[in-house]
Amino acid sequence: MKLNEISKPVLKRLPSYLAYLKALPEDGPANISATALAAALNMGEVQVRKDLALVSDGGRPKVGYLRESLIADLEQFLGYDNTTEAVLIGAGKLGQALLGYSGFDEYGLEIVAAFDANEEMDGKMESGKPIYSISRLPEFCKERKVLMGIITVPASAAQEVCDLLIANGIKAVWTFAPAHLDVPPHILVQYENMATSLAVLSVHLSAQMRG
Amino acid sequence: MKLNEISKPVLKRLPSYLAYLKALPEDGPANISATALAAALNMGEVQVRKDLALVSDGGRPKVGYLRESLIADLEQFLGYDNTTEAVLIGAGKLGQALLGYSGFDEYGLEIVAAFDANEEMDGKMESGKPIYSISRLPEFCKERKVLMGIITVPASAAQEVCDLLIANGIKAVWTFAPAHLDVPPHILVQYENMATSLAVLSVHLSAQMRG
DNA sequence: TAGATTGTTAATCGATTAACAATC
DNA sequence: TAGATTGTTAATCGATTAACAATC
Repeated sequence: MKLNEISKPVLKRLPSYLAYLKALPEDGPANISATALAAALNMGEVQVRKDLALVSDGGRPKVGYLRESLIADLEQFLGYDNTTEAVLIGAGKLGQALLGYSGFDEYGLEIVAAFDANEEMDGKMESGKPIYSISRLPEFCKERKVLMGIITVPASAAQEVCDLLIANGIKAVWTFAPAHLDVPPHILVQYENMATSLAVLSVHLSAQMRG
Repeated sequence: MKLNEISKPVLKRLPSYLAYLKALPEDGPANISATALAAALNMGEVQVRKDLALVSDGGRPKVGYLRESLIADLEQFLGYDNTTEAVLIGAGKLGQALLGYSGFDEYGLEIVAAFDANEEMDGKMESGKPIYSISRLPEFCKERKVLMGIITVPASAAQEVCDLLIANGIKAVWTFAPAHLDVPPHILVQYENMATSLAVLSVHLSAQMRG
């Protein structure tokens, strides 16, 4: 596998391969070919084969990949095999939904604490995770060397929160707020952009109404 | 503006222009140039200019666009000016968070009802929206001619729910379940894929640790 | 008029797809 | 061996960027 040479489009396809492989029955065939994977996911088979070649060298002509090894290779490549700790800012409905989502450990993500501007929430627990006042964030992040921040505050507060996170050592930001964030280089912002998805759906529907 | 000729990458950028324009102070300058927009959003100015030209013809040399008209053009293009009704399936934590999110009307989306497999939830209300048993979905969708379905059930149930939606007239599916969905042509599936975002962040962090 | 900004035409870049050689 | 499947090299396609002409 060749590190550093992976493009974003490829990277975004890898999780779907992984999800499909993991959903396969345990007692099914031990091997799976790129061809079969492509067919199942409605993708081009050359594309799948090329993607897999980037993360694994376990492919053998005529037999394909050993399912288990391919899963392991994908998980390792995606960093799902070691846990990343994250803090979440904004313990509103969406924030609480994310706190309560039990599936993140599968992706090597652990939300270790939530922070909120509302002082009254300080000390509360939600889904087993502590909620603190935002004023406690600097101390917490530095002490635990947290690298990822999840932003679930309203758009108007997002930039401010983002600045605070970066000032306290965060290197990667996952934001659910519909707002553009200005960050220094080497800090990655990933937008979970509902507006984007809705735009695609909305335009599709209008096109269908017309045509 | 030229309909039908718009590509997905362009489409996905439009909402961020709109969000930025709407966040601008009401009492600020009435005009804004593609150049200024590009600078604010850290984008190439030719790209922004080209994108805007696709949805509006209000650009004038030396002055740029009239902010209000550009907002209106973007909203119209994205279909945010007329409301799309949607049903939501899976009234768990995430489903309830979406039900309670008040920002969707800004995008022309209205979740009119939620459905859940748990019969005990039938008839309950959440954030002012009714929750029904899934068995009532066919009748509801056909009667109201609902075109969009939002899937917030576990991955294992997603395909089944998707099939049910399509059987009852849904043309666009927005899914939060980490599962690939098989659908007939002309049905659009938009994956709100947390795993995808996490993959990008996770690989960025590992790369940063190494380098 | 001069200069900023527009929209467009041409060049570059990157990703996908097709063709093919290698191999178990 | 024959055939399925792999990985790679070359061709195509589409999107971005650069250069430029138009215009207020």
